[in-house]
Amino acid sequence: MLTIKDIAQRAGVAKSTVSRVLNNSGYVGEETRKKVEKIIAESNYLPSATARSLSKQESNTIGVVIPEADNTFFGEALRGISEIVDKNDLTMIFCNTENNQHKEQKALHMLEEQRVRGLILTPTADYSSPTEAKQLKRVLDNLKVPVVLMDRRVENPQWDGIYYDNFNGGYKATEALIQAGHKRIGTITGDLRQIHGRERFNGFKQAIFDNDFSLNPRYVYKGDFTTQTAYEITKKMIASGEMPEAIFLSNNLTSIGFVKAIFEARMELGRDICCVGFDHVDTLDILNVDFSYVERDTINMGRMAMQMLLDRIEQPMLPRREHIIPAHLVLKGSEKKK
Amino acid sequence: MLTIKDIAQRAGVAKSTVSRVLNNSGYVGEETRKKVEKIIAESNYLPSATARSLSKQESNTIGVVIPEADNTFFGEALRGISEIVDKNDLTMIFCNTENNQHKEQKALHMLEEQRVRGLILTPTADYSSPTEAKQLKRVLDNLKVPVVLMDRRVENPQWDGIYYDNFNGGYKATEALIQAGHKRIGTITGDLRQIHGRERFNGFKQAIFDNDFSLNPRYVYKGDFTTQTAYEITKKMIASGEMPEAIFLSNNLTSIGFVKAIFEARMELGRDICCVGFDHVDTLDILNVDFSYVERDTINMGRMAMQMLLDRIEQPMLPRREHIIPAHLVLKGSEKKK
DNA sequence: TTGTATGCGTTATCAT
DNA sequence: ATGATAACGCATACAA
Repeated sequence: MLTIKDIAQRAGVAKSTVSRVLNNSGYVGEETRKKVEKIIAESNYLPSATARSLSKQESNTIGVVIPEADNTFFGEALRGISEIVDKNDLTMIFCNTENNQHKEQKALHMLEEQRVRGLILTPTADYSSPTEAKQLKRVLDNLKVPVVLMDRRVENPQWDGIYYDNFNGGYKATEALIQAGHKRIGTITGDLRQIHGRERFNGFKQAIFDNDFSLNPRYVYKGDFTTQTAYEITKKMIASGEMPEAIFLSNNLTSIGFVKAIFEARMELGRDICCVGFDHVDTLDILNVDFSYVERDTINMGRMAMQMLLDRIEQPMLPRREHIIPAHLVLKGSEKKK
Repeated sequence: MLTIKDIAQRAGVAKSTVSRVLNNSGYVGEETRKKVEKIIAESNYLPSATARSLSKQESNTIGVVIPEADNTFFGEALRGISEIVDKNDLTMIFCNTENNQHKEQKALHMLEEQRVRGLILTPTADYSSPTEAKQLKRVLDNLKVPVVLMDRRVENPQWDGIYYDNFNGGYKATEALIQAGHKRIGTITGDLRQIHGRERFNGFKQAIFDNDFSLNPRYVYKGDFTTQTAYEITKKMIASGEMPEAIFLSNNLTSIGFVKAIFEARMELGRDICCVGFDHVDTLDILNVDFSYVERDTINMGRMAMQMLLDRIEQPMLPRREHIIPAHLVLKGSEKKK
């Protein structure tokens, strides 16, 4: 592999001159510049980022730690992050934790070894309790680089963060059902141990209360964000003969399980039961099901997360910021009786 | 940030001793080892990967260049790669090219600057022509690190690669339709400028010929791997009143567009028309549509790609290898008349 | 068993 | 305007 020394020799100048050419720093005569540039181009020389980082005592690398690389939601976030990373000529080290705390710890250590400039993190789902949040804090504090939390908030975060407004998402979805004239309104919740599960459920409850409805516990079905559970819950719901008029579904997988059971029972959305979901389900487009949902622009969330990180890197003294992306309702018709 | 020097001072030993402790290399007395380890743990010291790489003249970093981070297919591949990367304590630099050749070039340069140990690459879709393949070759050759091509083969590749057996996928899918007793068999092709589009189509044709059928050009619909195009093609097909009995769909998006149009026309799979697709479409599970398809285990493809890269890194003289993952047919019923 | 010295490929400071 | 040299944090060959 070629080094700056080789280039210097071939050009008949000193290493420092080559360095000045490479970085457009300091004075360098027009003649020599041309000569050096020519040699560099001819020999396909590319300076070592490693040596550069060591010398400059700072890297152009940022870390991204995500729990589910194969989930479209995070895939889109990744795409958004990547856009901004490229635009700023940075390098991204990627880690997939598979929602495993141990893997997350390992990733964080590795990123510290790599001396990353900053870090975007969506913590493992298991940090919802205060004790676990403390554990995360210990690790992140030791690693003294800017951090932006993405999508999953922990209790009392000390870091910048970007989140969706889960509470208002649940609220607005429920409100839409109420405004459509329904009285007996239910929900299949997400995993309530997770903070966004709780927040969406709280939004649901608040909308119920604010409209002087009372919460009917019979219509609160405890789900866990998975298709399978939602499917089984819905089947039981149907079998029991005691269904709500309308229902709020806590995430895309829940929607899928729910709709599957509804269709199997030969029921129809907007006739036999109404609903609003959380997140778009493109699958339902195939069926031309007019499915109402809370929309999230995830690519943009990724972009914003990365931009926040850049801001923080450039201005370390900035006050802590949390960006809450407003919930946006897309009503297609499934929320009301035809 | 702490350095090895700080640790050495605190422990009252030389830097080299600390280094030996860190790397379990050379002799070091039991006493001193304990002492040094204690200091290291107490002070949360983590050695700089940058300095280490520079000194050892080799990095533990590999590059992954992918065209569509927000496509589940690549998300799963990423997950598989990541698994093996973690298991071997490597670091992964990730780049998303968005199928843009220019971005790909930039990514490759960056990875060379980073002195990555090896590289997994799914080239941009535009490299199907020989001239463009040459262009890629120039760049990759200059960058003298092991390369594994993933999923997309280029003409006359000089590198290791892992691909699905697109030809046999198309062949087997078509054969299944023939064996189900169909005569008038068609296909919505993928983008035929892309190699996997051509391969799947070639498999289709070969199956037709091998069974003494003749190819009816009327039933060959030129698609482009997108939902929208497949949807429009299918609508026209239906409107024309001249439909094949059975059809091979070249990828998951094509399947979605096709099914959407079929459903809109109130037609039923396995009654009004039969089909076999390429790749699973989970959406169809909702509808309990018994959809037959060519299955691909993408997570595993990622794992294997990374393993191939490791093998190549460890044994640079290994003969060039191409791993072709066999096509696996999953027949659920949509291929034959009920 | 431990310490000293050199080098890895850059940047940056200081002479010239 | 250019060159010599030290420094970055670590590994390693060699000396002790």
